[in-house]
Amino acid sequence: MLKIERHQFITQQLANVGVVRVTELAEVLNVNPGTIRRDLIELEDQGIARRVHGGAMPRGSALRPGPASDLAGRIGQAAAGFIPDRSVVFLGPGTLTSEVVPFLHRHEHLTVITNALNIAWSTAQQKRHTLHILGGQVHADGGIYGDAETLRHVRVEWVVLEARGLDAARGLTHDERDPADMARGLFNLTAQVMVLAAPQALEHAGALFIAPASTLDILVTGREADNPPLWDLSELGVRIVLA
Amino acid sequence: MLKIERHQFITQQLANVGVVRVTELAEVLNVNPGTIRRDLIELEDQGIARRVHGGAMPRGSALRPGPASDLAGRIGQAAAGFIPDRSVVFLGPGTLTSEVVPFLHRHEHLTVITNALNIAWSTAQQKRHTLHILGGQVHADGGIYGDAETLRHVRVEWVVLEARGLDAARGLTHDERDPADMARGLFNLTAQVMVLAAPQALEHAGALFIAPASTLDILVTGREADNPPLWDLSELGVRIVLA
DNA sequence: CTGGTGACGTTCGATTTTGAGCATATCCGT
DNA sequence: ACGGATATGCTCAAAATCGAACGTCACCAG
Repeated sequence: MLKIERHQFITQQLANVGVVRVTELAEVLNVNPGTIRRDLIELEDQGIARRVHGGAMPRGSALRPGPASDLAGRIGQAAAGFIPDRSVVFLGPGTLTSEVVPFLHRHEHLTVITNALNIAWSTAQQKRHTLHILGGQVHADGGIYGDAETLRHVRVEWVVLEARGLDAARGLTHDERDPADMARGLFNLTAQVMVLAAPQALEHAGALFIAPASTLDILVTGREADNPPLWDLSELGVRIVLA
Repeated sequence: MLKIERHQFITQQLANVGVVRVTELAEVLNVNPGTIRRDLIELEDQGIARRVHGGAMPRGSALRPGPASDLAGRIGQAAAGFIPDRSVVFLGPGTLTSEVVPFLHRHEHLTVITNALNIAWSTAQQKRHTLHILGGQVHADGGIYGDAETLRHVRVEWVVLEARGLDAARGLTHDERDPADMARGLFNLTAQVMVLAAPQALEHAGALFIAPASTLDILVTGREADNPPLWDLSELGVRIVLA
């Protein structure tokens, strides 16, 4: 019984039955329960399964198109891979940054700082990491914008932001004032900056300048965005990651 | 039967039927009643269910009158009745203060300020009021505790807090440091103070002093708590509301 | 008001599951 | 065949889950 076969079988069971048990799988597939556990860990890392005590469930079952076409999930997973255990990370607002949180589930002892209400909520649900939240007014998109002073006491190792507009010439830009101000303040922290960008963000330039592209350390985007604008960014020293 | 399966079943029952009973669930799911109780405790922590004697009800069922045993809902509803339209209100952390939120759904143009993550989340879901959140570290109970400075710019008309300990002689008290400090700071704002108290809070005195009982404007508690300690509070000028 | 019935919280122990480490087995390119 | 990498099985301590027992408390009928 090849590992791939087991993975296919388990994936199918998850899709059809909705829940799998370690003991049952071990018996049906005739392998050691430890092997099934290792399988489930891999499937969880692939975003297919969600492990629970005694077995596993499908992840986001019918909510998402599927792992292969789930751009946001892929970007989130890739971004989470750069976050070391026991580090301090800032997560800004955005749909892509929100997708990072589920993949922080196996990290050890992170300290998460955020100014996004939904990210704070989902991180708190995990009950796994230390969580800080910045104060201010909660905007309709869940972003929290308040006193810029609060950033002065913050020391993080990674800043993860979502790009609205990004190109080599005009740098990182945004269309709205509060997020732009907040992002600008974050660049003053001596931290590594990782930017998550949907492909269309690479073809857009916002009205408000945040930082030159050369100050980014890592750019994570989808593999469908492999085109000339990206190569220019790469020449500026930005590490490009195609998820 | 995996725990997650039971939780799904119970959640579904709550959504469809509206009420679940411990004995019935134990029989249907074929597990010990103690197991069901533990499940309901978890679901209550997740904000899905509200435990009542004999079973549980769905959370946030504001419009329904609810059974007489729904102490938390009654207190929350009574408290919401004192909040005027177009006012600025601060909600502190706690299970009772959380119950106020569903009953703010019909108020007009409130500005809600909170240092509780779950309250911020449920208020944001309503997309109805202006919402501010205080920054700081998020504790396990959802309370956010940070720099006391942040309160200096805050001007509210009503402060709604939950009592851990309260009696006429020893005043409002708490057992933990951060919530006590926060509450003390809130009393410095020139606002009306409303305290929500479970009956057992009136028979408990915490180690940390917050404020004398005479500084409270309104005390909301359950009608099952109509006894001498309450009368003493009334003589200090506190308006007693039995929900 | 009062007693009885059932539910509750707590505690304990038994059982199951888990994670980690280690030894063995299998696969694969040379 | 050989050597390295990967996969698998196994053991064991720790953690999670579950059931049962017991004293206390809430609810309800009279």
